[in-house]
Amino acid sequence: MFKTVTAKGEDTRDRIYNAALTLFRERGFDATTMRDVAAAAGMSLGAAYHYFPSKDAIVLAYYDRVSREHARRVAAEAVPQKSLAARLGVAFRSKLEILRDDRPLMGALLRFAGDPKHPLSFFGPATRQHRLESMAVFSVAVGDERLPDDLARLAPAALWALHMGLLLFFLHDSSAGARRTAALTTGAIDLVVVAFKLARLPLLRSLRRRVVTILDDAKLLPSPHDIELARVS
Amino acid sequence: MFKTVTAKGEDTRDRIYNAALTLFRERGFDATTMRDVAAAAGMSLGAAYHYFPSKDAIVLAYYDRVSREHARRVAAEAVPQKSLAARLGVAFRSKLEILRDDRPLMGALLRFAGDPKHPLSFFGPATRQHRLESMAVFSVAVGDERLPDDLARLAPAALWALHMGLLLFFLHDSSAGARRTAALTTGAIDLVVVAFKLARLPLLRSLRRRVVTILDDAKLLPSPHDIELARVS
DNA sequence: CGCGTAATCTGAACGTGTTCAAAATTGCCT
DNA sequence: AGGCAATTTTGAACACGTTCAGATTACGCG
Repeated sequence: MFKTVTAKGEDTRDRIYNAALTLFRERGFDATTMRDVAAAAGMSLGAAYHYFPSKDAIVLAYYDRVSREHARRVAAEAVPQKSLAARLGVAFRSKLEILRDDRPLMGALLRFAGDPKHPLSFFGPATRQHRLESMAVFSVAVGDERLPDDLARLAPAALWALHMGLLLFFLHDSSAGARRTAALTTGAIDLVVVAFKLARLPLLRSLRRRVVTILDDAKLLPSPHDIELARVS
Repeated sequence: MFKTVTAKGEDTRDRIYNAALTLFRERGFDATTMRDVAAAAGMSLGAAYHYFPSKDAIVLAYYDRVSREHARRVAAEAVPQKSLAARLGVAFRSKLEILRDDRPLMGALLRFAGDPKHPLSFFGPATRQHRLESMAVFSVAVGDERLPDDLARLAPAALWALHMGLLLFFLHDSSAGARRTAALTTGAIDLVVVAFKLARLPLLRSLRRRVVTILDDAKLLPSPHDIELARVS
């Protein structure tokens, strides 16, 4: 993504990243200055900026790793599960586990959510690929459930949105061990399974189609092709 | 809220607020410095900080006015409407109209959404009263629809959440005249009306109860008492 | 009117994220 | 090995949000 070409450069980049993550976890994101990071990585301030264009870009690099780890765990642990509930359980819970000790860091990323132009906005065009990849992960978790076309179309985006909501809740969850997030997750999975069952009823076909049409017009639904592409890369 | 006691102080506070809002709209929030604001208000930098503890606090003051205006319009225009759809239409659309030209400003407020401790976080404890008041507005919009208890309990929080989602979409909507937001809003209202109808079915009573229990355990639902209190103030 | 207290206002200073011109280093080609 | 270009690294500088000690002004009271 950035101009680290040599092996040495790659190594330096890692040193900065690791120093930064350690400090972020120890003191928090805001209390850690780029000068601290550079010093901990044993280099000057300017050098750090050669590898990361901004302080936030380090958090983005972190989130990239989180996403890859999430995809890996879902592929390894969710796919073998027989029931939809179990697969969704892995999909949601593994993400929470990965992020368990880094909630404040995630919160820092949310800063740009309100600025469509910002390259780090969770919802902006610049992060479209990230979103598609995340949706593709949930599509994997849905697996080969027999679903009506429209519902299959809806599922990845809906589960992605639900997972964003759960993350937001997790960020603000002050209960011991994030007990409340765990409970909410379990409840949400149950409801999703029920909702999928209900939505399958032919009686609700026209409603399903309306939902899909509305979300499609809003460009909130990726095409199956987009999801397919995001699955490999 | 802050220590403006004299009439003169109140006046100065307004001058700062107006200068700030004008500049925010002209140049954007980030491109406007507090030095600009102070200069435009005809005073020193430090004086501005006497009235607003931070740059963001000015945006919060703006959002306070937005909320009051929203409550006013819903009381005046939604309450007389005969149908639920019409009342919800006023509730959603008036908010969007009020914010029409200030989307970037709203985006700036979203910055703190990820930090539970921040006094300006949309979801933190510090803004609980704001949330309750906003939910109370939606409760007014629901009006005296005959709803099962659990559904009535759910409605304000659910509509508030939906409205937050619509705002987020609005922020990122680049279509001409925010056409897509308007369409999504119409679609969402239709779906809410249908959902309310369906949810009323006795067949779905146990599902309703499960939803309420889950959200209650997560402390996501305000008590009717909370809503009642927030309605007056 | 004069005094004292509280409110208002000033301007310099601090720490921060970020930029940049230039220096040092590295790796490659002959 | 030598030189050259790209990469890496430096450190100073900038602009910004915020803080604060103190100056100035307004206000109520004897």
